[in-house]
Amino acid sequence: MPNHAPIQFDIEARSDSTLKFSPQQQNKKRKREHEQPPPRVSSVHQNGQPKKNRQSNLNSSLPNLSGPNAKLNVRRQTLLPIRKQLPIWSHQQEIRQSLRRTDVLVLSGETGSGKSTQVPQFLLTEQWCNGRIAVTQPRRVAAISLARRVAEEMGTPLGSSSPASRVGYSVRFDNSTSANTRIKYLTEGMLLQELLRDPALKEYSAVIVDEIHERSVNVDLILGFLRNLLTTGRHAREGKPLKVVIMSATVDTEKLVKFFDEGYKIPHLGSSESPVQSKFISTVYVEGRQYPVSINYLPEPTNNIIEMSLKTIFQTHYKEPLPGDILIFLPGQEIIENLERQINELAANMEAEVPKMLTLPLFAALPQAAQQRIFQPAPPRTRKIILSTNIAETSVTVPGIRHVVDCGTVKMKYFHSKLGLEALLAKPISQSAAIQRKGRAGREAPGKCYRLYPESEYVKLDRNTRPEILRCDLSQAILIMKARGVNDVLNFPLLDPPPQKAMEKALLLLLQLGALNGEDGSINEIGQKMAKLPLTPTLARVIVEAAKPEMDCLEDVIDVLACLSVENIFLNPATEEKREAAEAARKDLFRREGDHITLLSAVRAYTSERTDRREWAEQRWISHRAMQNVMNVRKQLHAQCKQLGFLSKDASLRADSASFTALDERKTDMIIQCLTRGFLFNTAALHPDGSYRTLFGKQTVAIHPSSVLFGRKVEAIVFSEFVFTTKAYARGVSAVSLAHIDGLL
DNA sequence: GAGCACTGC
Repeated sequence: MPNHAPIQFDIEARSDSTLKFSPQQQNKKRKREHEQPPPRVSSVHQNGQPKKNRQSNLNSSLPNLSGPNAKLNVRRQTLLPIRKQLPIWSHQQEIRQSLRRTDVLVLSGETGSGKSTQVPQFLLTEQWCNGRIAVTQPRRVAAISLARRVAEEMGTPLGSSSPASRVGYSVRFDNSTSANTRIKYLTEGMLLQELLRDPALKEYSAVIVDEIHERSVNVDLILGFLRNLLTTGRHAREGKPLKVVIMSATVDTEKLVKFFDEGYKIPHLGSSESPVQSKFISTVYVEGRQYPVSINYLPEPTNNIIEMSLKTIFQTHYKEPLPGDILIFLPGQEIIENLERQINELAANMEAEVPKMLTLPLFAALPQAAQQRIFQPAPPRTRKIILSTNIAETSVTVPGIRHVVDCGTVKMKYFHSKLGLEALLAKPISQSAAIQRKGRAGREAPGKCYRLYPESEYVKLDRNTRPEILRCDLSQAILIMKARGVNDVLNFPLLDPPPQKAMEKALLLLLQLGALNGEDGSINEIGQKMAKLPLTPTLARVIVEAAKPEMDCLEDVIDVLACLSVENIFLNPATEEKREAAEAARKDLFRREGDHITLLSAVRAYTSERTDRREWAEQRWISHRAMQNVMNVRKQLHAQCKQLGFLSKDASLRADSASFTALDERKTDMIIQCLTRGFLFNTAALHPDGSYRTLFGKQTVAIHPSSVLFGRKVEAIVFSEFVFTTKAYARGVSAVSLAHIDGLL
């Protein structure tokens, strides 16, 4: 293994000063970062041996395996000693006994503790556990891979592959469970869907809510529903016990205990006891398995993140031995591509004896194949430099990382409920995000983290990232509650209740969409149907409108909405030259009616392409992955519209080869009419001065330069997105007549 | 004449 002595590196005479980070003392660090015990480095736990009866208990829960299943059994036996070494294993009795005593357990388990795979298996053999165990995950990949792992550990086939399977998963577009499934990994959204069918979750004996610190809107709603089910809604369970486990890496235990405790104490009598000692909720802490990571701060704040990143990367590369890749967290695609270019220029001039650098960008919009490159080991004498957005913070685990560079910012969507306008802004990260980023360096060996900001800035950061429910449009959350029997949404239990104004704004939108009864705000039949669709209320309302017999355009509307509910299908070429080429290739798809009809013609052209769809997409700078998503959503919406009675039972997805028919004016008119019904608040009229102003609110909006209507003057517009960047822009724009908008009022 | 972090049903 080569060991490189530190070499003074002069970055193109930008500055001859070597970067100086101030190292920090370990004990001080722990206090600042509210990490309780020191990270455990040892991987063997001496006292974690299971007791005899526990072991036999586990065995008796498994089917008698022989013949073709012998292989599964062998695998199970191989995995068992590995499981026993997990930090969580020595807490097995504590966890089991907690749930015999109380219905709720708050379990904080650090990264690598094994909680996501082991806890469900511990509960399976408890006496109260006759039904299934649900384990929720924020992401699809996590749900699927955890199910696969646990099936192996239990020596059972996975999901729907065999009726003997006892472990399965359920995510959108992919349900793999059998009648005998006992442990079911599912996304948070899927559990909410199940609540629609079965509000008391009667098939489950336990619900384990994992990764709760990510605080998606969905997980916040699930916590509220579970609290109600354990307390005021208990009778609906018909005597069946329900156990709830809340799990997370960095969890605010006290806040969660208080949240559930309040549910049990309604009417609240004012408790004098500390909420952490609730008689209704138990808590368990499990240490993780993480190597120590040292933290280095800049002595002064910087206003040049790119230059600081370059210096840190090259200094680390010259100083630190291989192996040990570098992961840099940056806010967005643009800065990633910029920094990538500069690293490559500098790396080309490195001395021959210095190891090579391999720069790899990583962000969600990157094609799948390019994303996969980060998992390949670096060639000999080469260090991987991964430039990533916060996708690497939670969603993707990059192997081989020993050095993390954290620029300290992230782009986040903010919703201004007063204007109904959203903005994507680069903001400082929270302390918990900084800790999470740092932890990425300590997965395989002790690591180092370089924060490109001073410690004085770190201590000023918010402790936790603001939960999504405080930052987003609440109309979908409220529709989810109402459709599951919660009429008094202002009193629904939420960990962080949004301001009442934001709730009222969302209720108003739902009323305007016609989803609620005007007198008492209860959900009506239209609202119930909207809630069944995997779309925002606005988009769902467009479907309902298109389902009216006189409209006769539902299938076309489905194609448009499928595009609006996935990422942008049109890619942005990086250079002017390529942009012109892309525009020329797409010209036959553009429609003067606007962006929505343009999307429809793109879907039609794509589905009628019979030879090579990928090539068709690439030639036009259209994202093939996005189009595949469009096809999935389209299929799902089609099936759901049949279930809702919007399409006849025998309607089939339009025959792909015959689908490219001319769009006549009457048809496009109908489609835009349906869109306008859903997006009534997103309409603007042309003023004599040439600007557009919204009909409700009189907000000035400009047509976004990416729109096919950019630079055109039409009487009025309807738009599906309203964003604030350099100014207020309407994106996804169609031309509409004022007379038509008046007709809807 | 702009520029899009990340999930999920």
